[in-house]
Amino acid sequence: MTGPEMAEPEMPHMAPRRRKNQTEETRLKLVAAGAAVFARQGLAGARIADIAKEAGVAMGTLYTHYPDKDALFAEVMRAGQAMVLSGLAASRQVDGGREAVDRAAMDGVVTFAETYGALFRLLLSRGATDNPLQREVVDAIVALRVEELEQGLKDGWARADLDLESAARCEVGAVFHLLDWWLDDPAKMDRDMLIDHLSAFRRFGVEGRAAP
Amino acid sequence: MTGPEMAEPEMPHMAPRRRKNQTEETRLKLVAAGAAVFARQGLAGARIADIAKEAGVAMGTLYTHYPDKDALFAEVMRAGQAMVLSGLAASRQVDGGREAVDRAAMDGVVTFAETYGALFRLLLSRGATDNPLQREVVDAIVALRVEELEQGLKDGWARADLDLESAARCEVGAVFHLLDWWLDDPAKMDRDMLIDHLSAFRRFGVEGRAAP
Amino acid sequence: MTGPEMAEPEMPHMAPRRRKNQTEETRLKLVAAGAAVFARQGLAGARIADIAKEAGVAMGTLYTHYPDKDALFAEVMRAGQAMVLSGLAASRQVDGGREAVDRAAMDGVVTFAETYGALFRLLLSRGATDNPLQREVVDAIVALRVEELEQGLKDGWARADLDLESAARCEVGAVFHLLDWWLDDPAKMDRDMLIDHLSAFRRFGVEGRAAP
Amino acid sequence: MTGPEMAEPEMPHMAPRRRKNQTEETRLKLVAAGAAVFARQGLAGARIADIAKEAGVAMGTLYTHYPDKDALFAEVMRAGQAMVLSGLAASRQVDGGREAVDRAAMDGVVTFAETYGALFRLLLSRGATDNPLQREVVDAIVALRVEELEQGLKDGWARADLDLESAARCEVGAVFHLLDWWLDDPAKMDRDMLIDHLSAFRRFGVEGRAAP
DNA sequence: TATGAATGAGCATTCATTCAT
DNA sequence: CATGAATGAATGCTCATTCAT
Repeated sequence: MTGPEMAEPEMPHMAPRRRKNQTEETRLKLVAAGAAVFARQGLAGARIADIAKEAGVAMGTLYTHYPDKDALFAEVMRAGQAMVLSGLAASRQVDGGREAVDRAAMDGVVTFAETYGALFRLLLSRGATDNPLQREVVDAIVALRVEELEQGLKDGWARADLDLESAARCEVGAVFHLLDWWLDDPAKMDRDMLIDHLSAFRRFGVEGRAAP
Repeated sequence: MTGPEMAEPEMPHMAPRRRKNQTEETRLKLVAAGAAVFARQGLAGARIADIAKEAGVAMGTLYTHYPDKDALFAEVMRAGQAMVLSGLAASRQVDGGREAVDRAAMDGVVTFAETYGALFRLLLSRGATDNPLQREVVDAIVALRVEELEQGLKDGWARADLDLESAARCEVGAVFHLLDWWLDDPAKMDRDMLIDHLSAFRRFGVEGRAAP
Repeated sequence: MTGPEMAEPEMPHMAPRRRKNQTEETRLKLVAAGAAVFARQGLAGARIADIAKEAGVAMGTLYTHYPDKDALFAEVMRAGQAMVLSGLAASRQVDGGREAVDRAAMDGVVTFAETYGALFRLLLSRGATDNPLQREVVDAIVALRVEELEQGLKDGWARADLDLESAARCEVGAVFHLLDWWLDDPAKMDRDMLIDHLSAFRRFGVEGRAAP
Repeated sequence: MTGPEMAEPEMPHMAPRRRKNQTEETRLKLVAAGAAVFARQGLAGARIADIAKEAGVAMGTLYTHYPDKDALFAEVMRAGQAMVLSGLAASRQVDGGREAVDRAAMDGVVTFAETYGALFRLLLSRGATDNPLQREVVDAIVALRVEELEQGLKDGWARADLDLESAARCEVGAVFHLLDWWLDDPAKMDRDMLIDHLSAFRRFGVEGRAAP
């Protein structure tokens, strides 16, 4: 009863590999692998064999968890959207003035892009081959920013002539495009400087302008 | 004007009148169809059969003009890039102050997007699944804008603290993203208002700011 | 009755009461499920997953009882053949004249078809995709009938010009086909009338015919 | 104008292999191969690779003519049904009394079975794995025979107590089953004798019986 | 024994490319 | 040049079987 075999379940850091946990682990591996491969090759270009190999499982395993390629893609998008949105939501809780909050948001976005580069591109790319799921993610982020700008109008820091949706879309496009470029070779610009540029461009685009 | 290449249409015996023009016409149809289908489905997702059907020719015809799918894609991108860049170059020749020139540029971009919606998205999308050819187009446009901003630094209308490449990329991203959204349903915003927003966002992002 | 195989259920220490019965129960469920699914989809078309679900057990369970799909199929056929043949043998024991015995045989066949519709079709179908095991069942039934017809020749009720095997095969085909059709919708004909038709057709096909 | 290359289209026995004819030829090869393989393995058991190899074409060719395996199966059944029914219809035109007509019908069925053994089994098998298309064929044949029996009632050669549909189904079942068995090894019975048995069994089953 | 996730060979289907007409 | 049926390698997906729990 007090043998070592009882100790294991008590160790929280040891991941007592129960049936359910293993299943969940496999799903996670598949989603991670899917994010990587879909980001690299797109939905049409991604090969199931590549995803399975990347996940370290057999091809058939994918189909124990998702009915088809599209379903895995949807799951990847869903999971990515949740991560991005919760990250943005968290940045709002930062202490400090508006500027600090804004910088925290940019910092969070950059961190996300650094951590999940491929997923970041997958989630936020628009244009060719776009997919309803990609629209949804961008729309959600835009909606979040529109809310902030509405507050900016009330608080007086946003330019009164702003069309909120247009402004939010421009911001999102600008931030994504710069990050997309930066991700090609992060050495080309210091991380802090990147955040500075993003914040500056964002601020100048929407904030009120003192009369000359 | 009287060179040998003019002789052919004159030949009465078989009436292959304008063999060359017919060929050119077929190529144009293929490029247009390719732009539409590549824009809709991406390079990997586009089907030769769809392109041929869209062009109104047989599948085999594509191969009498291009060696393979990638070659047609390259041709589509090359043609699109040429159109975009020449359009931007033309807008620089507009008479009037900097503001008029800027507005003309935006007008030209909007016109291009309206005319070649699918091609526009294909050319300017970046992110997931993008292709070296897509990067090249964006890079060329960015380079053009960097030149203008350099002039702006000399002329004093550009903010001195600007990182030119970053600023240009943010601009391009903002403009593309807003247009991409607008193209989904152009009825959602008046064309002139769209150009106003684009111009304003662009100006505020890079122009000098009076001290408060 | 008091042999060692009775001892097991008496063991109190772990209460594996009726281990053997549980096992047998699982096998029965598998055979019943197999009959249903094989009859519906054929050997090639039947899915192990479907059989397991129909039996209410996990897929792996099937493999603790049978080495593979073919073995379960064989078991289904073997069990079905035993049931059919013992039923026919029993009908011979019925009291009464030849007509009563024949009617009892038809009644038994109809009862079997009603009770095990799917299994009935599985056992007696021939033609496309049939399997040596299916031939075997039909052959066994035919052999039984040939014996009866031989007796009929001796007793004088069978037509002398009959080729026994041909006649038996015709009978089996006729009975199976009519029942197969009836099983689609038993409401289309009264059960007794069905037996009347079967018996009449059988009798007229083989019995002696008075000279006109 | 009068060169040998003009002669070819004139030769009706030479099958001037025009584009359309080749296409039709390929379809015929596919249907024939499909009949053989489906008959051997069933719908579920048939492998596209086997059908293609049997037809002498590449696997992809099948899909230029039929959307999928089921469609080819349907075409095979449709073509087979047409052949069987037209054969039966033709046998009705035979000169001579009812007996001659009946014998001609049986002869036609045996010929069909000999010629298209596999297709015959595919078309007429019922029971396990049956398919709506198989039902349809059998139903059509039964309907044809019911018509004849109705005539028999009017003309007085059919027993008045007959249930026409039941009788027709019994006949069809008997004939098919005997032929199915005979096809396993046609050497086991002389062809004429087979037709005799079939005709006799058929006649005794339905014809009026003189009072003893 | 029972379970059901994992496996991977096997199969149906797709689609870029070829080529006889 | 244009055509579109034919090709067959590549790919998505299935499913009988295994095995760790």
